[in-house]
Amino acid sequence: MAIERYNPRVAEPYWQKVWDERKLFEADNDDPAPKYYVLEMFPYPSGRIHIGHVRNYAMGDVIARYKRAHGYNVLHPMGWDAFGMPAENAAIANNVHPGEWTHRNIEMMRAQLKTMGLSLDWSREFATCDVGYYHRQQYLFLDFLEKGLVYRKQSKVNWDPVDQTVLANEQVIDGCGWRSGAPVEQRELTQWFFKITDFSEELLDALGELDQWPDKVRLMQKNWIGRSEGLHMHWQLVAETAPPGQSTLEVYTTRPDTVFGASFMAIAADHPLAVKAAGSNPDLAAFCEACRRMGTSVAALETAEKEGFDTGIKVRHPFDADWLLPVYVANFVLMDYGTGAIFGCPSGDQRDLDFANKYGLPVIPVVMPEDGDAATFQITEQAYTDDGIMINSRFLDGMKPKEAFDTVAERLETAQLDGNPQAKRETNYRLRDWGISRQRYWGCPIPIIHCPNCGVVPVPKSDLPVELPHDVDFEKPGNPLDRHPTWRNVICPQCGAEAERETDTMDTFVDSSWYFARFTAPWEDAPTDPEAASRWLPVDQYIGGVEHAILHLLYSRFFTRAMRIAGHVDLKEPFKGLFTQGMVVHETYKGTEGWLMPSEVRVEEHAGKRRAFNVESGDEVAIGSIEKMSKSKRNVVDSDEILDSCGADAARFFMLSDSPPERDVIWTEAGVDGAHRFVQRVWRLIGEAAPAFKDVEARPATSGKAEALSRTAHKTLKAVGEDLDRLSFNTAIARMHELVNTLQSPLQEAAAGQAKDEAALSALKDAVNILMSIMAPMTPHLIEECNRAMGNEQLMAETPWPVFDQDLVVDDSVTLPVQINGKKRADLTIPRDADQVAVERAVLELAVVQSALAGKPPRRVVVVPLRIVNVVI
RNA sequence: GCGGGUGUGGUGAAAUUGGUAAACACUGGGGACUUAAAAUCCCCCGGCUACGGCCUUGCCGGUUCGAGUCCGGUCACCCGCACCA
Repeated sequence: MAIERYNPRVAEPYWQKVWDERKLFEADNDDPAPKYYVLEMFPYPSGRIHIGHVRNYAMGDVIARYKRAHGYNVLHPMGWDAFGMPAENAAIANNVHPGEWTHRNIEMMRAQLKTMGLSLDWSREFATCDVGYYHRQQYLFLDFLEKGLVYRKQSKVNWDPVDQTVLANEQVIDGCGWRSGAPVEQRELTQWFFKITDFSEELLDALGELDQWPDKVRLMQKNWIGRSEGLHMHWQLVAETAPPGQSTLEVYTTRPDTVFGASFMAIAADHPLAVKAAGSNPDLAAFCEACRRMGTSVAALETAEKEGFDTGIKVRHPFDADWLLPVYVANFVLMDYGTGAIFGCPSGDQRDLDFANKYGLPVIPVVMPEDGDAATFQITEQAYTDDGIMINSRFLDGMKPKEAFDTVAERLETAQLDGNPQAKRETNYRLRDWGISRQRYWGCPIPIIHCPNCGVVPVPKSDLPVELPHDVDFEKPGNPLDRHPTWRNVICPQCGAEAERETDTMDTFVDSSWYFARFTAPWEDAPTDPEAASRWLPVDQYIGGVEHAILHLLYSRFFTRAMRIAGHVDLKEPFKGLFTQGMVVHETYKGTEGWLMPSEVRVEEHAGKRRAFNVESGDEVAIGSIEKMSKSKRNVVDSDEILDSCGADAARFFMLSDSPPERDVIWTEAGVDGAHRFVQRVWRLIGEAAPAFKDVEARPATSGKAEALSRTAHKTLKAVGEDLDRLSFNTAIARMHELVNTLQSPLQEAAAGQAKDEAALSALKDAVNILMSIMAPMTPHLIEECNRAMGNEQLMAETPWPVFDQDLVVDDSVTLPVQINGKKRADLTIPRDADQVAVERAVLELAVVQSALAGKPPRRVVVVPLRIVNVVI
């Protein structure tokens, strides 16, 4: 009997409404069931949901539905990372208020997300630009300030000339702004900072416990935090050569073992000693100025020659008062790492060697390979940086560098210079404090007042929120808050004097550093309900792009620790499991007029050759490389188009099939069509056979056919469970295809009324129910429809995950491949419980084995139980 | 430069601890049904073959009864960091 095609346009909205009305996906904070928090990184409301979002949210939804079917109390919320620059750019371009633009986009994207049928708890939705949210963020800022985790200082900052704002170090990629792509400039500004460096060691150490994070991400964070063990040394300045009042030069080094290879000192252009020396030396002053101007762009760094300027100042070697070394100002020494000064050991560092060769400084080899000859070992063009043995280093000679390191450290720690130890061991980190001030309007205002009498005054909590004014203009570049006529004028809460508000807003990465905690009780007056937060957190499975490996994921780890100190949560690590999914990529098409969108192109394939044509003009267009979807290459696929033609289930199914989730997936029309056909096929098979199951009751699988069906179904059930547990969606889908292939002809027979075997029919019904259960997380609408056709009362979304039957997943007999000298020659089917001796005997009786042996005994027979047999001749 | 990853059919890929390489799917080809098309269903699809087999997981070598998987070397591509002392 033919049935109507499955129509997602009717079925999908219908089931979404049913789920919605029953509030199935709203999490209850008081539910005693074990909790499971699954979260996808919340989207920036840029305007449209694209197919990359579909993949991201489909994965999270499968996990959420799968865990819900296992009886977990699942929290799966959604919100909007809604502050940020694009809203201001849109405001400038279209003369629309950033808030209005943002809210319009949210409306649109929420509607799109809802058509995907995601099992989200919409009752907890918020946007970070809601006053209700940033109010509590200001509250957190004040708490952090009180706990000494926020401070203000003047510093050199990364200035993005296009976005006209400051960027954190993490937001400078290859010397350019992460959003604008413009080369970053250096400026001196007074900025607010979060003291993330207080946690350097802890953030690094705790990475070891994040065993459900990708190694790659942990490694990236480790490198970013950049711990190094070294020695902080004081070198004595030769008094006659030094500026007045300066007696020592402090240096940080990770290679104190090479101290006898030192041939010069180098200091940053901003180093106090350089500044002093430049005061009486115009040429030096000019050199320092040139260093500062050089900038930090990649191009500048790569082409810039290592240059130095001899200050004329000399230092004494710590182990030889008669050994004097020159002090240079060098353009490659950074003021903000270590002490802004180094000692140069040319033989052990390529950069120092290049510098020494350029300025004719001595090169003394101090480490040589263990099989080297100290008398002849020389360094000329290539520094030696490997492990080895110390030479030319007096009391260190013959030691390994590690031992020499400790020896030098011990000697200098006990030696005195001007009454202080001459050196101390020090651990340094590359991580800098997080500068959060942004000179933008569309962000969370920093709740601070600048009073002429009292200085920096925090806004009292009772005066929060500091709301953004609505009446702003974007006519001129820069921060509209800065030139607002009234907003910034305020009375000092301490002395009542006329004062001014801080007009900087917070970096939007602050917004996303605690939203996951707010979701646990978004109605609370305080930033969190600490009890609820501690119950739900950590997020059990967090899903998002690897591009946040450092920025967002490091900030959130810091924030959670800071919130703990302020009493808002009781844990340190926010994300227990992290999964970084791959991107959705697509071919690019370029016609004579420029890039074309996939929807504007028709691709034809003949005899293995693919050609693309402009749909409108019919002209052939060039097929370009497969790339990340971007507006510039126009290779974006909008979710609406796909959802409209194939439905949410097919789109979700395709996004999860084929490619493993951590890898990039190529979006193809053919791929979605395939998924769509599969959806239709499942509907047709189940829908047409359903009436045949009407009065079929559960009964034992007495026939061979029944048992075979049950075995296949239960094996699949087990395998899919294991696949989903490790987020291997693509292999889970392969198992589903296999099961459908197996069930196809029995279902067709049942539909045709030809199935006479009652036991087999019962087993088939059971198999269909299993199939529906395992497919439900991926294609929930389709399965609800099938489930109804099967006459099941309970919604599939409320049906528990079936338990596989242990007896059905283990066969009584096994088929082993039989190898002769490692090449497969036969199969042997034997009882599962046959012992090794029996297996060996059966193998040796096989005709192929007999003829290969030709009467001689085998050299060896390797029997791997339940796997393989190898006969070695 | 430093650190990490990946390389398997025409394509996406599978092979969870060393144990039948290519499951599952896409594309393509052939057939059935149809007046025809769509849809659907069936078959074929790594290479060579004297039809016995032989070769095949970037390349070269090693360990092993047995290597896509482990080890050494090498090439290519991708990602992250990068004047960090």
